[in-house]
Amino acid sequence: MPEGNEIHRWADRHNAAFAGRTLNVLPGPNHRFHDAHMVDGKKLRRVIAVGKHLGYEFGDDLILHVHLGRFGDWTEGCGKLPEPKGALRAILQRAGSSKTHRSVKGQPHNLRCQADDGTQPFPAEDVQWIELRGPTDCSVYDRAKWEKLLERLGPDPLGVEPKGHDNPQHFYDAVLGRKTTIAELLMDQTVLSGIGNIYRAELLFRHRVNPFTPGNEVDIKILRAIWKDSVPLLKAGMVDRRIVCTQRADRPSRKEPALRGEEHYVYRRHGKPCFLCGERILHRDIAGRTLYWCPKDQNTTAAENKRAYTHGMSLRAARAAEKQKRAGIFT
DNA sequence: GCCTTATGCTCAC
DNA sequence: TGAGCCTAAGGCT
Repeated sequence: MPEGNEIHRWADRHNAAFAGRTLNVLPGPNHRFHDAHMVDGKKLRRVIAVGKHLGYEFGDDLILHVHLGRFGDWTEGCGKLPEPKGALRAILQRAGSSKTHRSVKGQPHNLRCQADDGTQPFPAEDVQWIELRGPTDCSVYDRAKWEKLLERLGPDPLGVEPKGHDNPQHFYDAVLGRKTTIAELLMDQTVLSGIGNIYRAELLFRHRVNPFTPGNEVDIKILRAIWKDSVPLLKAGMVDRRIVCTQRADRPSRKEPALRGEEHYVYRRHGKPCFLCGERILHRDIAGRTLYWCPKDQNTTAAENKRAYTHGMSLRAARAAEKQKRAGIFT
């Protein structure tokens, strides 16, 4: 369930573990990874990350595209391969490593690359296999298809590869030229890539932006500030496998690292008081995703706040109520 | 054990 | 705009 920060972290680790090595690429038992044979036994040149997309380059026209979607995740290890399960989709393994694998004493074979306390259980260079579960896509692209995908993606705050994705100008132009709300534009991967629902909500709060502002009414200075802020924010990425967006001085505990419940200013904090002004955080569904905001700090209007779900209401109840309300308008 | 939710995205209508 | 796809964790009964 990653945003761009984690995708780039996986790319770094998988490069360290596998770039320049010959890999065995195995489909899972559910046989849904139809392209495995195309890259099995080939040497991996490098791993590329752009936005939320990963490309494992085995050749000019052999790029294994992986998109984790909302549920996908990697597990990695240096010991025995995990037991096959129905959900398993793909395994990339150093060729011959099944004969030479070593188990890590005292650690489960499927230990994640980063333990809950933030420590690295073993260096990326020692990783011998990675296992992919539940991705939206895991298929081999040729060069043309890969390039077409990259062309479609907006600039990436962590982007260096390929050329152009580190230039924010397209982000500014795309926002300023549209009437769509800034909240929706930040989630649009053709406008800006790598940003998901957490960073969307948190960036808007950090810059005190009304999420319902049409793109063409947003100050260019705000856009520049959001871009500038997003780079270190995504680089800081995850602490203990949590995305942390609050500054220490703003947290009730003033503690570092952030305590549970203090990682975000607004994301999933609906009904709770804003850390800065004490006003209750609001939420509502925007284009199928839940948006969170502080009505006071982000200066939303009474009409906009009125459309928020009732405090404490479950998402299901809120969506049902909204649907019923909409239906009522037309009857 | 069941229900709900979640850091995405595509496609059909 | 809504349905559909995919997995796992946490809260509830």
